[in-house]
Formats: sequence, C-alpha cells, structure tokens
Amino acid sequence: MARKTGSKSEITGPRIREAALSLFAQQGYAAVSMRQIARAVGVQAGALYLYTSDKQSLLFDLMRDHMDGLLAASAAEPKAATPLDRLQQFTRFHILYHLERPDAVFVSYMELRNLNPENFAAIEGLRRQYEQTLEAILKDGLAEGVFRLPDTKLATLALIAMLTGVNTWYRQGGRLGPDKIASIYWDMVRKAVAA
Amino acid sequence: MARKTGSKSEITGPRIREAALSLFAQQGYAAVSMRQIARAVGVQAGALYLYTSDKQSLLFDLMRDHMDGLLAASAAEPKAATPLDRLQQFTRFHILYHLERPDAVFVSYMELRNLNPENFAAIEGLRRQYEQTLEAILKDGLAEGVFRLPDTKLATLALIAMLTGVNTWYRQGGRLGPDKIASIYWDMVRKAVAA
DNA sequence: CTGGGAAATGAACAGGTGTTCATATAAACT
DNA sequence: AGTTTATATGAACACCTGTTCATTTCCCAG
Repeated sequence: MARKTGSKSEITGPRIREAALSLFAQQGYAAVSMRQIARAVGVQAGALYLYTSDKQSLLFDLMRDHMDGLLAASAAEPKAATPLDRLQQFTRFHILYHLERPDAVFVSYMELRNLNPENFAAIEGLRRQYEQTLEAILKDGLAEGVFRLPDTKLATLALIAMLTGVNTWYRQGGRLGPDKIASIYWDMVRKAVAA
Repeated sequence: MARKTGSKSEITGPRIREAALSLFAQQGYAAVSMRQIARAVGVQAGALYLYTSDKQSLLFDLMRDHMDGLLAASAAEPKAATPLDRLQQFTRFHILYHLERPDAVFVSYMELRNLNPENFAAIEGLRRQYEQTLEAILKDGLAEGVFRLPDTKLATLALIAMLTGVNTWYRQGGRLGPDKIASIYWDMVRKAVAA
C-alpha cells in the first residue's frame, strides 16, 4: 500500500509542523522521535522526509517561523507618540502575543542548545533584533528624561525576562485573563523604569 | 579487568553527579546517554548503577539537591529588619546564589518536563516554598504601606523571572560583575514595588 | 599473608534511533 | 480512459539506548 486516500502535500506539510511543535513543546526535541511525529500525523516515518530534509531543519524552521512572525507582528504595531506610550504598547503586545502561542515560545526558548551552530546564530540574531525594539524605546525615553535606568541593556533583558515569564505560569481559565495580566505587568514595568 | 587502582566509592559518586550535571546542562537530559556520562567519569556504563538506581533518579537527585541547597542558603541569610531591607537582601542573594551555580539552575529549570509526575511534584513543591519567601516579604511591605502592588502573586513571579533571567545572559568576564549586576537589578526591583 | 567484600568490567538484552530507497498507489491531466 | 506524477509505504541500514549480571580485580582487615 501507499498514498492514502485524500492525502495532499498542502495538508500534510503543515500537519507535520503542528505535530512536531506540539511534541517538542511537551517532551523536548531530543526526546521526540521522527516515528512519534509521523504517528501523530498518521503517516509513516519515511514520509516526513518529503517535507523536511532532516530533524534539525524541522526544529530550526519552527523556531525561525516563530521569530519571523514575532518580528513582523511587532513591526506591524501602530507607532505610539511618546516613549511611555510605546513602552506600554510593547508590554501589552509582548504578553498577548506570547500567551497566544505558548508552544512556539517554549520551543524557541528551550531548544536553542539543540540547534547546530549555524542555526543557533540565525535564531540568536532574530532574538537580538527583537530585543533592540525594546532597547530603542528605553533609549528614547532616557534621552527625553521620562525614564531613569541604571543600565539600558540590563533593563532590556530584565524586562523581557519578566514579561516572557508569564508564559511559565499562565494557564487558560486561571484567575486572571491576558488583558488583566498585561495591565498588572504594565504597572510594574512603568514604575521600574520611572524617572 | 575490573576495579582500577585507587578507585573509591566516595570519589566516583560525586564525580558521576558532577559529570551528569555538566552534560545535562550542555546537551539536555534526553540527549545525554549513560555511556556518555560514564565516559566523562572514566568508567564503564554499568558502574553508574552502583551509585544511582536509574537515569531518572540521577536527574531528580541533582534537582532536589539544588533546591534543598537554595532553600537552606536562603533560610541561613540574616533576617533584616524592614520589608525593604529584606527585599534588597533577597534580590542580592537570589542573583549571587544563582550566578554561582549556572548548571544546576539551568537543569532545574529546563528539565522539569523530564521528571516523572511524582518527582515533578516534589521539585515543584520546593520551588513554591522558595517563592513564598519572596511573597512573604512583599505581603509584609504591603501591610506596612511601603510597597504598592497590583497583585502580590504576580509580582512574586514577575520579580523571580526577572532575577533568574540574569543567568541566561551572564558570562564570566563580561562588562559587569555579579555585585554590580545585583545593584542594578535592585534599583529596578525597588522602583517596581514602590508605593 | 590470606580471605572477604567493595568496586568495576564487559557482554548481553530487547528495543529504539535518523535516514534512505525501491516500490506501490491515488490523484491530476491529456 | 490512459498516462504521468506527486505522495506515501515499509523494509533495511548501521548504530545507539537504559539496564542487568556473572565475572574479575583490587583494597583492606585480621
């Protein structure tokens, strides 16, 4: 037997990526086998290689797509007038965007060490690019005197770690919804950088 | 051949844990084989089972030891008088303690999903216990009116994520030493919770 | 100097790994 | 209806996995 009824490239490809993302998030890249991914899709392991050159590329593509999406969505946000407004917008955007795709966020943060050096450098570059959008806001606010920070670079990393941390404890149906959480975090962010 | 000259139980045991911790931190629990750990120690794979019942226990013991050490060191800190001083002490302690043992911290945060449910619950309990030392400080400061926080629980998690985040970017010999970093973070923490 | 026990070996077990490829099949096009 | 082509199979490859255990070696107590 071969080629099941109703099988199509445009369907199987995305399904493989979805299954891989979900499994990588749950069990980790190294702990998930290609046969396991294939089973989740309902296909034999060999068929995966029609859609990805190897397991490493499967991981890398997932991470790069996530970072590309993040940067595109970030760039598409309307530009607020003041540094304070832009910081508020960044805070809300970061929390809401990350809460909407927990698997991709988790994989992109946890599986960095499973990328080969070349792929690691690529993802690292995209991550730095995203961090710079926040750093630029902080620098502007500093120049205008509306923020006071002991160290812009450290403040950038500290704020991002704080915001991304939401993903580690947030569970759907919990005490607080994403919007409320974003408001609470904005209160702390605003004060942390205040002049 | 068997039993090399000069081999002792009191030496091999710790060496296995050190090698496992280092390898788990670098490559991840699932990606590291027992033979790899044995090779790093200079022993055959079978010998590992004289010191651990299985791979899972090896991971769990490393994580539990780390959490026990963290809680013990935290409890041994001198108790400052005011909530503000206690918060400063917690901030400094957390950053310095974590920067001193990056491998144990990394493994304890990244390998939670590789614990079986029972072991996971145990580590989770210790982690919550540690978080409560910070939450207690925040609650005291709130009661005394020296802090103003929209949500104590979220502030606890936000601050810990921010502080632990230092480990993700800190490299020895970098621009700033641990003490300076702790000062900078304290400035942001203090402002974030200020009344 | 010898016996006993601790410490380590190395082979074996049953099964899993990523990846390739000749082959088979279903869908799409003429 | 018949042919081409994309899509999938399933067997095979060489090797690695965690764990067990009979056997061997070395150290130490008497």
